[in-house]
Amino acid sequence: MPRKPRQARSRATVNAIVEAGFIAVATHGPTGATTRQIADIAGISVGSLYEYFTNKEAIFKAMSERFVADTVAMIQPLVPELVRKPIRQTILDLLGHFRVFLQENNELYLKCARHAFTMDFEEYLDPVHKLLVDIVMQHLLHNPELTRVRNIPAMIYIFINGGVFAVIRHLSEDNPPISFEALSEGLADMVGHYVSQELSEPSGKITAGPG
Amino acid sequence: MPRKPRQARSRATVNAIVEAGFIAVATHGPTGATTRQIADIAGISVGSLYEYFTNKEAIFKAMSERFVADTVAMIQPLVPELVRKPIRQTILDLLGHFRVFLQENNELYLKCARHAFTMDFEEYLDPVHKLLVDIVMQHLLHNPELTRVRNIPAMIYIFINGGVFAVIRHLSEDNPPISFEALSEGLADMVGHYVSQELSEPSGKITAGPG
DNA sequence: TAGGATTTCCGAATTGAATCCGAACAAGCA
DNA sequence: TGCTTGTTCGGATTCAATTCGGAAATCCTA
Repeated sequence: MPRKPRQARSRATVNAIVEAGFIAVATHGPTGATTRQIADIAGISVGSLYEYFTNKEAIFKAMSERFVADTVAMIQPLVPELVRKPIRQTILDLLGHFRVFLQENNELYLKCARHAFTMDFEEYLDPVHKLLVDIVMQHLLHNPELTRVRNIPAMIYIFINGGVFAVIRHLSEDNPPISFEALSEGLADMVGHYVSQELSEPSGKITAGPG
Repeated sequence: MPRKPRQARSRATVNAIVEAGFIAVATHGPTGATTRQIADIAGISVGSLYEYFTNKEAIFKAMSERFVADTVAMIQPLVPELVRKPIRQTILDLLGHFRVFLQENNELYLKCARHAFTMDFEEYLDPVHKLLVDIVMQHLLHNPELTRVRNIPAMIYIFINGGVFAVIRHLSEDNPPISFEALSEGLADMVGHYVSQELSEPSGKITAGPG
């Protein structure tokens, strides 16, 4: 049974384990990363590792939470500025910052995010989802006419689950078939055009009914 | 060193191993699936498994190739019909068929696709990419005015890497925040609106230049 | 269709990583 | 300082991955 750290010393240990986890996974992938490696990098023994984590997966879980928290913390301060810009620019900025974030520390996070599914990152994406919803909501406040755009929740869903992973995959590719700029402008235009088109359509448009 | 099967018997064995792989991964995930399980499900012994596959990862690789080949084989016959329809409908149809495909056999493929990154499915997506490009090209032949749409390669990239994974994730969720219909219509509208908007813009539009 | 060559299959043995556990060490406190 | 609780350690155990030396099936040819 894993224990809760009480003293500063053990809290530092837990922290070191999570950070060592990122390094080990970035270097050897989630399968290749061994608990011994993680312990070595963290400068502790394997035994200590199991004091705080049930198993290797629990370390991955902590890493996921850390990653998501760091992502949110990275974006949060940008929000006030972002919500004032036109949609297209907001998205370009978001993607640009996300790229830098992923590539920091010799691509530490990027190399881990690549294996996101393995480590169930997705199950912890909720805070990111909430943040995006928040940004959209504030956008709506600044631009009330956008309220006419249909299907905003679906757009957010697609953007998070599709856009973000498209970016992660793109940055992980050795020879991507398109440039990062083409990708991010594609995403920005896709959303931007969607909104423009929605706004240019008669507001009472009815889509296929049930049945 | 893995051997090439020569007789029908061993070809059946290899096939059984790959299919057992899908079942094992669908049931226990790529980490939880053991070679013994796979061998048991395939009705052979562990030893035989290593006659044809260097290691567990090689089995995953074969599974990825099979999955991609099956996906292409599923879509291919639909192409002639798809390329005649309006874009929005083409996408809705594609996604609908893809959904059925993933959910067949008690969601066998869906449960595996969820772990796509772990098993490096992405590295084998090329045939799917080519197929989509083909569909788009044929669309262009039927609707020459679409040639004015910019950034088509980026759209395809986003659609494959974003759209497809958004769908896979959505179908894997217990309580998705939006319905599948909302998701697929969102994707269809996103592409459809993008195209409409592009066509409604003056053709010589210049985006930011280099530097 | 017997006998040897080739291919396929088998499962106990080996290897190495994940995890456990009881002893040793450090910190907090009286 | 003596006692209690928190923390660390690393050898021992367990279990999955992979190997290997034949046994069994199939093929081929006389």
